[in-house]
Amino acid sequence: MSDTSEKERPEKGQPRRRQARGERRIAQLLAAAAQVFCTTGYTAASTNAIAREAGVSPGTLYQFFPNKEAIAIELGERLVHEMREAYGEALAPVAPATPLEEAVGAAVDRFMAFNTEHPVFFALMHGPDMPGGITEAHDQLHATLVGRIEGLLASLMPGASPADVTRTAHVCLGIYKAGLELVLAHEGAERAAYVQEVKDVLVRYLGPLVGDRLGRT
Amino acid sequence: MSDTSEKERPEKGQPRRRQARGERRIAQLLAAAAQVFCTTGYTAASTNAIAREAGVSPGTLYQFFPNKEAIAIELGERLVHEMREAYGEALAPVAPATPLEEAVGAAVDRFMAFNTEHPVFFALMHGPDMPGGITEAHDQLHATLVGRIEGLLASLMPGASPADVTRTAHVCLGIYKAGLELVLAHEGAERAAYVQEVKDVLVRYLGPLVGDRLGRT
DNA sequence: GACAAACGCGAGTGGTCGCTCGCATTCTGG
DNA sequence: CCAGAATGCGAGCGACCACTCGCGTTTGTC
Repeated sequence: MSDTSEKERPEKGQPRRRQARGERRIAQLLAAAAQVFCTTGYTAASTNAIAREAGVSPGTLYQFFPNKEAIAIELGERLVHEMREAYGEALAPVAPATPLEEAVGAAVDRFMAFNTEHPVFFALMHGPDMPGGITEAHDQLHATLVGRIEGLLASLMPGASPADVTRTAHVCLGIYKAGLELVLAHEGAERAAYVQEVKDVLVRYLGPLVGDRLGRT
Repeated sequence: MSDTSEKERPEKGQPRRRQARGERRIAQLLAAAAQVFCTTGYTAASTNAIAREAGVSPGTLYQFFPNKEAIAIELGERLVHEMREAYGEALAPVAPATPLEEAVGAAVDRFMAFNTEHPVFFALMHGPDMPGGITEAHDQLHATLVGRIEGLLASLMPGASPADVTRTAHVCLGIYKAGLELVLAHEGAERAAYVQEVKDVLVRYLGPLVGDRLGRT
């Protein structure tokens, strides 16, 4: 019943005990993969290129990842884990008296900060060339985000049908993703201006829907 | 000096006289390529798969196209040609007294009709996995569209700086592309509802910018 | 009908890529 | 210090893919 004491995974056939060196190599390889995925996309990225970027041999790469897809999966999982922390704070606490502009502005700022800090995320989610496993994970995350937005909108749009709320949530996310693409394509002041545009689009889109509740006076 | 009489292209080394059969095969191959590109994307699409879809041999395909990229290029050029006709009418004539809602609604309807009729277009423009030549053509078209929208906005936003107009045009196009993705992902009534949402987003976004000029009373 | 050119085929070629294998090196527990 | 495991290597294997080549068939022209 009780294991020895160290980290063990009785569920998997091979627990694959790692040394500290191994964990370092994994982080190194994931960073290299992020770099390569960002510049060339997933399909065009070769495992040999990732290994070269990390400064190791192809064989070493396959010591830690069973195949190319697993690299992207693991990278995605770590990003989602990081994101859940940032987004839990970004979307969950919708104070009842918060003006719409503030709520949208804060959420957009948090999302934009995360995405500009981890451009791989956009590359992985946006590519239409992902194999099954990644698309699956992406859809799951997408559904989670839409659910969160639905939760916020439901309290703002009391008279709307569930289908309307869902549709509105999808539109909001679509607007954000389109804005993100524009934001990532610019730098400095221009980038900040585009961030403001995204906020404006969302506020003006949602303003009439939420009625007088949280809209502008 | 004088050529025989038939159609000849002195500019190119090989005029490559075509028979009617050849033109038919080209159309057939482009249709097959559109189908395959739509389902698998450009990079994942194999030339052998395109030839199989068209019911011909790989050798026959290469009788009419020098390489895989040329297929996408030619397909893109024909689509752009078709689009220019539809879009010339969709964007050019901005009647001075047209309400904003009508102008946006008409433009969105035309664009959506074209894109739902030719889903390949979205697949080719949206993929981040295209080789140089296609990206180049895409950027050119993108710039053309932005220029058109800028022209429309310039007359609606007299007080705005050129940079503001350009940014607004990019945002409009981004909104449209995001909406297109949502529209293509749904069918029937849901699709129509999303089309309406796109119009609403654009009208509410542009409304405050154009002032009292063409906005709602 | 005869000649040439366009068309059509499909096995084959060179190259790339994901991934493996055998072996050397480094770490860890006893 | 010494088995044994984890780590590291890089040449190489099999598969796939864009593309070619030689040869047979159809079509247009005189």
